[in-house]
Amino acid sequence: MESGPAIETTTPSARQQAVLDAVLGLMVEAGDQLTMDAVARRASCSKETLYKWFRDRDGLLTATVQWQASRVRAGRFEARALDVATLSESLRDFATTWLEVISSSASIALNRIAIGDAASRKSNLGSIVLANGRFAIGDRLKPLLEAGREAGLLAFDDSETAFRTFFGLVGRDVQIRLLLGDAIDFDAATIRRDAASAVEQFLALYGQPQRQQLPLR
Amino acid sequence: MESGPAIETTTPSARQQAVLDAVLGLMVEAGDQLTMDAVARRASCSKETLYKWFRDRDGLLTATVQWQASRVRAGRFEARALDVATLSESLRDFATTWLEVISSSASIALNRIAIGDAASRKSNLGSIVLANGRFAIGDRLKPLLEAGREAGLLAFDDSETAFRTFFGLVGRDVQIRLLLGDAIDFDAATIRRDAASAVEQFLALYGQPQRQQLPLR
DNA sequence: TAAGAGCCGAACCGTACGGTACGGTACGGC
DNA sequence: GCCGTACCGTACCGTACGGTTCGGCTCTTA
Repeated sequence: MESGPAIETTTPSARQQAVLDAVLGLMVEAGDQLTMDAVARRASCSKETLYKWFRDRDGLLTATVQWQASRVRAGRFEARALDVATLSESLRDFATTWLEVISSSASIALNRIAIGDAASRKSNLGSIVLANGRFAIGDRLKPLLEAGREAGLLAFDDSETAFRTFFGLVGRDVQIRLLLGDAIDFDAATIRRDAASAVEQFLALYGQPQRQQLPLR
Repeated sequence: MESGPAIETTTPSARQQAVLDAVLGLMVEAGDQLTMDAVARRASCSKETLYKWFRDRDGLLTATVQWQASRVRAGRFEARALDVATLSESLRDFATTWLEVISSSASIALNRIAIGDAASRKSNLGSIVLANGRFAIGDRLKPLLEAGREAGLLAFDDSETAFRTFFGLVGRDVQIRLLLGDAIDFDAATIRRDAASAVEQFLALYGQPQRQQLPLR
């Protein structure tokens, strides 16, 4: 279960995407009763079609996870002239996006399903979610961190460790609380504020003092 | 869903405790097939007894969660003379204990059940787990943080915020990865090392410089 | 317009599981 | 010795759900 590239598969047809969206909608609204009957009813298709297209329930869930993952891909980092302002700006973007993702009802529902699935070792939704979530963002963020180190803005030995610290500072207790059903009000303003302070803390830990630059804040 | 004191209930009889331990064992070994039949078989009791004692499946799960929580209570903080050494020592203890808990197979199984349960709004295992996990440790740690501030060792406005940072630095991506089935090898040495570096980072962020004390590290 | 593919809707099957009922046994009080 | 209580083991019931089958509709292609 190493990082690895996000799993790539044949993109589903438009009709199939509609079905997968129905699954997502159902997950969000009623995470339990996610039955094949309910999916068929909601997507206005027959169960036969579901089984033909996705083999079985597991295949449907897997396809749904990958479908959702495929649309979360956002804001890959572009290497460019890096100063401390653009670096922390980029970090803030990452943190904001990440918090928005993990607090979205789709992500919560998906992670719940995958975690429930990880209990029974039948399928591997868990690893798919991990690959497209935690590890995908790690793969996207680490180049930025290393560019920051290259530019003398950051100091760390291991980018993986640095990333995990960043992950912790940003996520804190949010994900576990949401997964367990705690109703945090997590509006856009809060997210932006939390992201900014996480980045500030991260830079306090890993930032390299800029000598010729002017004083503290 | 506020912090609140850990829920207290009548302690189960010895025989009932044996049943609850059977549930825990079953959760750990085969988190899925946690059926009433399996519990009865494993505990060598009849289903009728299970239903008499615990009302229904939810009651059994709830009792199990509380039973497990009741034995995790450990190392409450004792107010005493506080210098930077004893403070960071205590923080390391907290962090170590916490990492041990969340990486234990019992905790993983329990959280998986509670998360799966939080999806269907039928029961409130999620809030019970939260109250006895994340919030219980918060309630135990905050007095220590405030004592540290009192002693001039720490600087923060809101102990809740400070705690959440601590929580993130310690936990990082560990819990979500374990819940999703990632097989991290998380032995005692790793835990101790991770706990120590988390505390070091926390003190770097919230520690108050000690004037009369001698130099950097 | 005939043949066929693709799909919908509904009926159906087998099984697993939550919950109940009941017969049988051990034990403590009278 | 007899009764009540508590419990075990097992059979049983109802239902929910994954998966299959089938009749019929629509649309394409020739």
